[in-house]
Amino acid sequence: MGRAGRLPRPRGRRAPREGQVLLRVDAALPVRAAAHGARAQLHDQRRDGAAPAHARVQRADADGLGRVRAAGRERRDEERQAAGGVDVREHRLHEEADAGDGARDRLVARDRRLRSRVLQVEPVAVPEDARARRRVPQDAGRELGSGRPDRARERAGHRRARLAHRRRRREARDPGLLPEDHRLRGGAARLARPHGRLARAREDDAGQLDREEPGGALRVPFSTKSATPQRASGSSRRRPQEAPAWVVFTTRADTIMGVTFVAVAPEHPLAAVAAVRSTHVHEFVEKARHGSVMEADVATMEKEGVRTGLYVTHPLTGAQVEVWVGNYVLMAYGDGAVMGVPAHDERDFAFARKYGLHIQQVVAVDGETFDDTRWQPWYEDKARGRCVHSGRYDGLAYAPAVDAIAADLAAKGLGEKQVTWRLRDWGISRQRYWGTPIPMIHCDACGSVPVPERDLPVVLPEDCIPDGSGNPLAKREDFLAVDCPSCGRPARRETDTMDTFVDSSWYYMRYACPDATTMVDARNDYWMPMDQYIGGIEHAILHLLYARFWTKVMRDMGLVKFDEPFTRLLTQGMVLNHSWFSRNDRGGIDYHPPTDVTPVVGDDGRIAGGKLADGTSVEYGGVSKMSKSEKNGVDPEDIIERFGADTARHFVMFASPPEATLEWSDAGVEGSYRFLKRLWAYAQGKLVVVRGCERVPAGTDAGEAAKAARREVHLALRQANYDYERVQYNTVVSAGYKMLNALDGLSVDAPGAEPVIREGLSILLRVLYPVVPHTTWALWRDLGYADEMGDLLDAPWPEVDERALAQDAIELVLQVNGKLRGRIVVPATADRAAIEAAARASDEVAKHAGGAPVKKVIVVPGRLVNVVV
RNA sequence: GCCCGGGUGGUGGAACGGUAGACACAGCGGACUUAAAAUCCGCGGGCGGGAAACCGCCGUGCCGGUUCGAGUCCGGCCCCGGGCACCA
Repeated sequence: MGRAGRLPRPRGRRAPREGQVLLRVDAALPVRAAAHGARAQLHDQRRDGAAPAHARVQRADADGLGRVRAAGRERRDEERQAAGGVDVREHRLHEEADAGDGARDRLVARDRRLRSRVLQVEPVAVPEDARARRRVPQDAGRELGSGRPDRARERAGHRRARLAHRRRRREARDPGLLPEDHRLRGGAARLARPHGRLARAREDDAGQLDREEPGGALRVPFSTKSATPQRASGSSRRRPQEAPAWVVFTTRADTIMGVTFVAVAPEHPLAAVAAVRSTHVHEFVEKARHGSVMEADVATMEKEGVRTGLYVTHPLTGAQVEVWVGNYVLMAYGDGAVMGVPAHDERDFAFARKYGLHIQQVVAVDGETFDDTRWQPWYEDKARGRCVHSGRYDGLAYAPAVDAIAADLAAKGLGEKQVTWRLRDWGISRQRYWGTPIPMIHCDACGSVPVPERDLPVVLPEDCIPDGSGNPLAKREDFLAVDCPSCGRPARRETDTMDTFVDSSWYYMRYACPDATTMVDARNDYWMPMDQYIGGIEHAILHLLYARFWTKVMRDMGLVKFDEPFTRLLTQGMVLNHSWFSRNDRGGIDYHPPTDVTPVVGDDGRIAGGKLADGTSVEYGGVSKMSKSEKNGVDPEDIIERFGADTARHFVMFASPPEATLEWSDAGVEGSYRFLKRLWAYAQGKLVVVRGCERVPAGTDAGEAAKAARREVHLALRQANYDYERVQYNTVVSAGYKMLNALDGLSVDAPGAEPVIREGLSILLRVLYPVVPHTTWALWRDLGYADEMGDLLDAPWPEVDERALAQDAIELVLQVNGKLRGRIVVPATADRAAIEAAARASDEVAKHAGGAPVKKVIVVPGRLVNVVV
């Protein structure tokens, strides 16, 4: 953007002007994938020690944001006080933490606090009506699927999920052993998703949870009778004197009377106890331990289990219940133990059938017949089910049954209904070469030694060329060789680097203080939190998650004073493109790049098929995500090369709203290019007019034509303002079209036209500046506006002139019984009574009322009048 | 299974409960040109009537409701897309 494709750097502590907001714009990379942008920027930062671009874009609800932040602070303070001043380590995140549920509403989830031993979380401070007023103008670089098509992106996401999963499994198996590997220790984020269950009452934070999930679930203690487990590891955490309660987790407490077994995870302490006593159990646990942990495998794995020979006591019936180890029970979820209710849980059912365990029906649905040889979906129906064979709970529906059972358990001192949270952690993956260096030095004598703080940061060499044969850093003696900070003897640096998510978790903070001598300084507290976050789905999940955690760590380290890095979220849509294919001899499908195909339009105006250059017909596959396999990716570089960055930006912003998917269209790109040419030609044609025009206010001595054109311009400006605020850039662009159309239709020779053109063009350029910065910036300068109002970057945002909108006579829509029947023109000054009279007197009313008496007349000022007969 | 998002002309999409289809793209007709490209002007939801201006009816996935008035609000469905998931 702007000169030489680069924006000025942020200027110290300068405050945004009233009604302005700061936001980030990729300078040299107008429409590249955000991931690329981030990386490139980081690169920049390293290379020249300065931050790349910030840009101001005008128009934002600064007051609104202020309110939001203040509200967030207040809430936090209140909670702190409510916690009784206890110094809990609070890392607050909100539900967004979970990568699972859709992306859109992550930042507006509320009243949900997630927690773990590490994290205390809260809803991010977003106002109730955030969705309605969620938008702030800013750069909307949409993700284009070129360099990293969606499939690849998807795979990357899955890979990370797998890594995290794998780590979770490993950690669960062996919590004491965290080898020196490539992840953060101690600070490893464990984030949570809320899930109803009856929580373990932890002494230090009991009572902090302030909300229960409706119909929430239970943790039900089953006490051990026949076994007195001891920790195989020798930990003294559990005292064997009293029979310990082993807790199971359920959201179906209403089926508690149907428990016929208890299943624990292979990593569960009870399993460990049983493994000591039985080689059979030992073998099973070992096998489960070495089985695949790939999610896809786990999900389709055969449900297997083994008897432990241990029994626990049912908390309500006192019955002895057999304990099994099941490979389908996850140690990381709940307490690693579930109550087996085979009649009403599909997995338990399959398990019970396989091992011949008793299946006891305790829920019935009218008109359905239970059959313990065949699973039926209604067995799990919470909505219709009523308790049966459940003693005093018979006849109760789901919610009352859960409440009654929870109450009975509570009365026995066995627990109560609570909300707990599922944790999700961040396992970062190893990178070779281009990632955040791990500041460790390996010394033969001293082992692994941290790089002393005075020597930080470790800077990577920038001229490595990966040749595919491993980590290029490992071949760089200049990087590797270092003296051991501890003993001074020759040692070697760590060559693995961390995931680039580590960088992207805080690089934007550095932009606020690029020359700081510390990690960040006070300027960062001034600029942050970022007013608006825009990202694709992957960023909305992973980057957002990590960045938020990272921020809280920085806050606790005293590096920043804010809790949340981002105030608002916009998840931008994907880019789709047409796909074309043909069938080959072997019955397979070959895809063809859209650039090779000429579409054939059928009689109905729809695409019927396509032809290759050699005349071969190909089939149309519709629009789909850009992907490598379908060969329908588009490289923004090609577009930029052919048409320029402004055209690419214009198309991407105009073709659809930012959060919707975008259908790629070469014709649309060309249309964007045509518009820019038209804008350029029009403005260049007005150089003399604009520069030579008398400096009188627009509208002075304006004739009808000039007045009308000016009105159009100001109407469009009003629309653009509204649309910028709600981040609907496609209609902002549309407002630009309207302005140009209005101005273009106004003859220079019309009375009073010149000041209107001069003003109109200046408004148009400022409105379109964020969309097509290069073009507008150059025209602004050429037309001489810069001499008067300064550089386009610094020019004040145009204001709507209400006088320009005023009309002498206005046209109202005339309805009879809510149906459009005509129009009437009344003076702008006409009052309700006058309008009503005019309507009653109109021919249309006479015609359509058919002589019926008028019951009522509704007048909507400036819009319509509706006559009800 | 759970969670999000979405169904409006040939197409992308507009429309603070108030003229449905703004603004574009593609298309068609015309001007300019030897011709083409570029550019400019015009037309465009469906059905029926009319030579035409125009008139009538229908129309925002489906069914119902609220309202003077519903694409918009409410209730119940259908379909599509995406994400997550041995989540107990």
